[in-house]
Amino acid sequence: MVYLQLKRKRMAKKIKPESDISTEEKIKEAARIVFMKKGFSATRTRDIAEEAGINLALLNYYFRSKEKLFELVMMEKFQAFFGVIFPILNDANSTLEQKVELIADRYITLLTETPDLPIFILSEIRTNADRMIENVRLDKILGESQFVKQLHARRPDMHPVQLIMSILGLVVFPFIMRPILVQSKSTDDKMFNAMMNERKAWIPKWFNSILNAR
Amino acid sequence: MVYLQLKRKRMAKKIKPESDISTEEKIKEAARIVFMKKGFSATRTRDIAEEAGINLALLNYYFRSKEKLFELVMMEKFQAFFGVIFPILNDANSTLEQKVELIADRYITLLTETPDLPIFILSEIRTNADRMIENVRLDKILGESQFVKQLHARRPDMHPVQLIMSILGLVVFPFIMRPILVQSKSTDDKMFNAMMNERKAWIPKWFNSILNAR
DNA sequence: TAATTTTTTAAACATTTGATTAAAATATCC
DNA sequence: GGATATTTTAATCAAATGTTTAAAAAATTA
Repeated sequence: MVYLQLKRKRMAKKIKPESDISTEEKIKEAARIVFMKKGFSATRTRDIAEEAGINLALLNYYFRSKEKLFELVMMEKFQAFFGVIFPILNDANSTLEQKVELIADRYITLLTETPDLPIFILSEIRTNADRMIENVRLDKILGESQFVKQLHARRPDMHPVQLIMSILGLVVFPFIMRPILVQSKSTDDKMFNAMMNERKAWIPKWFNSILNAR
Repeated sequence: MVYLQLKRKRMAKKIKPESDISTEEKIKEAARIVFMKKGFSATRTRDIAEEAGINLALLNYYFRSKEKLFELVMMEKFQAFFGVIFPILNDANSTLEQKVELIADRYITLLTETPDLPIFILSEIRTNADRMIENVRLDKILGESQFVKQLHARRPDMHPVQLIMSILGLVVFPFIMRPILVQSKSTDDKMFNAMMNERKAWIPKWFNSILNAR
């Protein structure tokens, strides 16, 4: 009975979208915040309820279980993380250099807004690969991409994955290091963001050097 | 009473080191394995007991609590992770290029043996900064290091942290990506390790290009 | 070998935690 | 405005989980 209401509610949305922020959305937003910060296992449903300012039971009323709610958030974040890069990789009209510029720019912009995104996704994949979206056929997506073809044309002597790891390392790794840097007072938020902004310009240059290195 | 035995045991070791593998060491080793794989929160003391093949109560008998046992493991892993790099950074007799070669070589060797190390450390720092070793004065250690001085001498126009993030990104990030690559069949273990081995030679070259990029 | 100490075990405890229930409050519909 | 449906609440449940206990087993000592 209860869970039928989910469907009903969802259908109702099309007709009459909730005026202001709905309970459902409050919970989802709280889940985003808490799950991202603590990961699945360290998060208690009560944390989410408190963050959302709602009664604990409403979490199960709207989302059935902690697991289901997590899957929802993970799906979203996964989409955000990979959604940025896939379209760029497949663009047939841009050069290799342009793709790298775009990746650096878009990713750094995204991650400056949500710096916890990489650690969240990467550590959840490690902790519980089963709970993860199984069929990211990264091999297919990458293998058939324009980007890989262009990389291979430029450097047939190197495995494209080598170069992809390098560019992602340059772009993403700083955000993974960030907690250490900030905690150890090596940087503060403002300085870190400024550096990341600088990297938007540096990384394409660096990657170009890497492409030409012998 | 019970915990005094800890001391007694430890003292006894000096005189008569346990012949074969002691219960204490069995638990510690199991804790290393399980904590590394699942992180603190997702690990149950029962998991560790099972992995060690010992009675659950022995965990508390020897290590007082899950938390204490975790701290022990974390300290070790932290040491392993940072212990590799710090001596290299401070060597007054090696050039910048030599330091980079050493870092790439030593880190890739270490991480090939324990590929989960970076995700473990970095995600635990995120999840629970309090439970972490607070006083890694990374700012002091880095700031006063030979490496930073050499970086600054070579490229006074760039913040040394920019360059450190880059080299660590090139070295460490592949190991953080590894679960995704392996799960998505983009690589297998053997191929991944082969690529990491190649990187020992490539990264110094790449970093040199980065140092010269304008 | 008897006494004592140390280690191990099975059982239980106290809390935490994800989830459910039944009733109350609120909104919607005719 | 009254009936019905939906949402919210407080209380509770059952299972999981970190930890403790008390007794048994094993090792050590004298």
